[in-house]
Amino acid sequence: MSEETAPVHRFLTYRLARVQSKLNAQASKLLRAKAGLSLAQWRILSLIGGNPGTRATDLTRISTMDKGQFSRKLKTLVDDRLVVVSVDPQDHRILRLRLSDSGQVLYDRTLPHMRKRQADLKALLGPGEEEAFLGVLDKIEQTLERDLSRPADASG
Amino acid sequence: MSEETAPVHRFLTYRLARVQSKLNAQASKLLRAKAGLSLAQWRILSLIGGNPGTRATDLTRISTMDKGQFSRKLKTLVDDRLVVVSVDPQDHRILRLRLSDSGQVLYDRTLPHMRKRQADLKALLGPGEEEAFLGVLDKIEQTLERDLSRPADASG
DNA sequence: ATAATTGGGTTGACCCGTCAATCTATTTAT
DNA sequence: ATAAATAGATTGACGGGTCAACCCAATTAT
Repeated sequence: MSEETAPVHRFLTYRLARVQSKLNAQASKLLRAKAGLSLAQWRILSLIGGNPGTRATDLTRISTMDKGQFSRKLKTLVDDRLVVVSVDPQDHRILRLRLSDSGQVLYDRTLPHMRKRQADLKALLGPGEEEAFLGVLDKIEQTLERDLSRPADASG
Repeated sequence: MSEETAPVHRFLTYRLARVQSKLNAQASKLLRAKAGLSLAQWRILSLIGGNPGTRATDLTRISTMDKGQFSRKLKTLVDDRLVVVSVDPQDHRILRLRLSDSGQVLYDRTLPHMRKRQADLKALLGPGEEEAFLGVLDKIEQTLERDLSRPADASG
């Protein structure tokens, strides 16, 4: 296995993907242990916890989470009695979302763990390193944002 | 939507996930347009292209790709006659993998596009920025590496 | 008033990623 | 020689993410 065997191997995107998947794994593990929730479930729970009474669409917008996935995972939370859904009396299309009592308890109990996890992550990085890192992410993201709305051509 | 609405929202991991998914989307789009391949298919094709005759296990090790996914996606490449599989005469468990002629053509034609994509990405970043970025990724990854083999407890 | 359009949500389909169970071929220990 | 352990690979199951089609309620245009 020489150095240049697989070109894909050293690619920046590839590295990103790996780190990301490990971060996911860590969060998933933590969430399952502490709250019995999946990552997506937690994300929705925390969105509702932080924005009680907000409608589904707005939450998906805030989180840039997919409508579909949101709908499906929300259902599991409702089935588990962690979230209460009510139809907006004015506009019957709109779902108003709130945590149930047990949902609130779970949220309050879990949030500190997740905050700590983030803090630990930040603590890893030296001063300025986080800024630089986020800056690069921003730069990439903005470029992609433009790029993705254009035809798939990166060739010369 | 105040500042502190959804705590999850500003988390570093979250930002990473978003960038990563956009990078994936871009690569997928490019690959579908240029080669009619999915991302995983391309990864395997390029692994084989760069390491002809190598057995499957080694390629999964190199790429840290999952055995399972590798096996499944490999099958699609074989079905499409892009990859040729032969059983090692010495050890009948081992699969020797090579590109077919058409696979080689596709590989040779697609690789430059993917390299250019990487180059474009790198070009985005200022001097040193890439190093710093990868450095942070490394730091995070190594920490996670240790963490993931330990019990799920981030609490104090 | 009615048709067309838009907005909110749901469902289906597909891809990626990980883990666990299984099957078979080989190797090792007895 | 045979049993147990191990290695290569396949398959199943689940979670996550994205896209597209669809359904229903509300709005807008005619």
